[in-house]
Amino acid sequence: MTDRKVRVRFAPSPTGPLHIGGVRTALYNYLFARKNNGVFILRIEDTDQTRYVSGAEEYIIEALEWAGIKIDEGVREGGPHSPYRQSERKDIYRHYADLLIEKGDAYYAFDTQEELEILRTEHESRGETFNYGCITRMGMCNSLTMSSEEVDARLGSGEHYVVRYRMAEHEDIFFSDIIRGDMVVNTSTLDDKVLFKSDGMPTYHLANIVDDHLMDISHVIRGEEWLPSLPLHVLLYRSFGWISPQFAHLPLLLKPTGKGKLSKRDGDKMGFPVFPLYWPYGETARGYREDGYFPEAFVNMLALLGWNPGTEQEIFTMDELVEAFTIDRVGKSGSRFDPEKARWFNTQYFQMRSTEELASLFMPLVNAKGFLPSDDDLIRVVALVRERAGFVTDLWKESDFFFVAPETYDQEVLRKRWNESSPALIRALLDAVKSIDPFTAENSERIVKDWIGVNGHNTGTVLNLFRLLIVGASRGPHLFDIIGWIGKQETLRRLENGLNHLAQGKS
RNA sequence: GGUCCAUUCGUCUAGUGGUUAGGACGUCAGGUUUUCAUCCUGGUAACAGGGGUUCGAUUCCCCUAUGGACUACCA
Repeated sequence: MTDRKVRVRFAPSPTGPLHIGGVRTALYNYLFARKNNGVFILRIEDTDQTRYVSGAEEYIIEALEWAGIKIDEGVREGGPHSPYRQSERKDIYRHYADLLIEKGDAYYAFDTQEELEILRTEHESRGETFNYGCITRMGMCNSLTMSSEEVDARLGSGEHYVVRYRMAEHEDIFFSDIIRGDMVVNTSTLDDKVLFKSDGMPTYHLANIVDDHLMDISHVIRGEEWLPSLPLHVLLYRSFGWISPQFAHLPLLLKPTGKGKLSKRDGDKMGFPVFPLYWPYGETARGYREDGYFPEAFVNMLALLGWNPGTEQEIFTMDELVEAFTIDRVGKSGSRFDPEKARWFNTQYFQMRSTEELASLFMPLVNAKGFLPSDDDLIRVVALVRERAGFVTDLWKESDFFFVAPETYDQEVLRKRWNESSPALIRALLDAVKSIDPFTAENSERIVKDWIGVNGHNTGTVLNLFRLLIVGASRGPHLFDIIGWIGKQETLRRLENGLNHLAQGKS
């Protein structure tokens, strides 16, 4: 590694919502930049006009912002290399394509897409693959096979053309990747990739190399799907006479079960989000943010998927990730995404939050249910149930009985605890409860337990039935904390309702 | 099909030419909680297979298998 200033970029294509693999790529770039006092750039690669999806760019920016990934230079932030949207840099690429043509490393090709399609299907029917490259290029319609007059005439007439890279013929290309080490590929297996399209836009390969060079990118950290085109990119740097950045190809994220890489549809099929945020357009998809994940947990989970610090630490703040992150500790093989572990990460962060904060996050959900507790009252509820939840969105199902009296009663508990003598027991309990004053959790516990002792009742029977009538099931925090919160009146009301309901049901 | 990449418990992974192959998630069992959950303790479970190299390979090399990516005027 040289002492070159670290500058990295995340360069998504705005063709839809970013999925978590993309967020992880952005995260690793960001961590690497921060760790090395470098710069993190967001560049929008919108050279494919046909796949452009409006809203996608905004989504990408919002997703990174939510995750806490801060952009130093980009479409909104600006920077010394503006613009950062490739469609606005269109004029730049033309010049570099021309440069390559002058050098003889690229050429014009006039073959139409239809002609190429026919060739490809022909070859396929013979079980072969058509390769526009050193073996076939002299049989095609391009500036290598026609006179310069004819080329000029075609160009002058406005005929559509593309610019192709003229791949070296039989040469071993040596290159290396920070994660995978040294590799070698022979150019005879490579083809003459299109660099410049007939619509006047560059392809990824050209635009990417030109921009990375112009923007002085020091390290290219991207998904493994780009590994096969790395030799081309290395060659392109060589043709231009530029110093190439260092490369790191990240392993892919795989489906939780079955085969293949994680795809945008897996979330819906398997019941977990594959997107950071909700995507409202077209085929809607849910996001981690809307599912109630804390961004810190989301980032922590993603960071550990394919990277590890070499220690047993698993919970990291962003600052700690920055401190610990090195590319050489990124793994080589693909990681299966595990929704269970993602939930576990969120639970860790949930449990670290203060009760006050959890209550304030929970308040809107309670209000939406039609209840308007005071801040203090809700804090008391959250304090009692927080340890059994991992998400703010779990809190309601753990605490609904504070707000809503039961309408049904758990059959299993009934079967076990309810018998002929139960109605009389509950009536007696009602009287005991009526006498409680003040009606605090501590005082009611003391009085009820005294009453049980004095009357020789079975503690388990009384308390379980009591809970059943208050909660409706065998769940929830300490019973006396619950009745202390709902108050004497509500407690008596639930006991009476339950008694009426069950006494009738039994008779 | 071709090219390239990968392969340690079910999953994420640590690790080493000689280790009881470690941790986490999940799971199972016990304890705590007169409920449920939490929590605590413990258990289960892995070096893909075959050849080498070596006194010794999970570790180094080769082959096979399996998985993955790429193979567009998409990125």
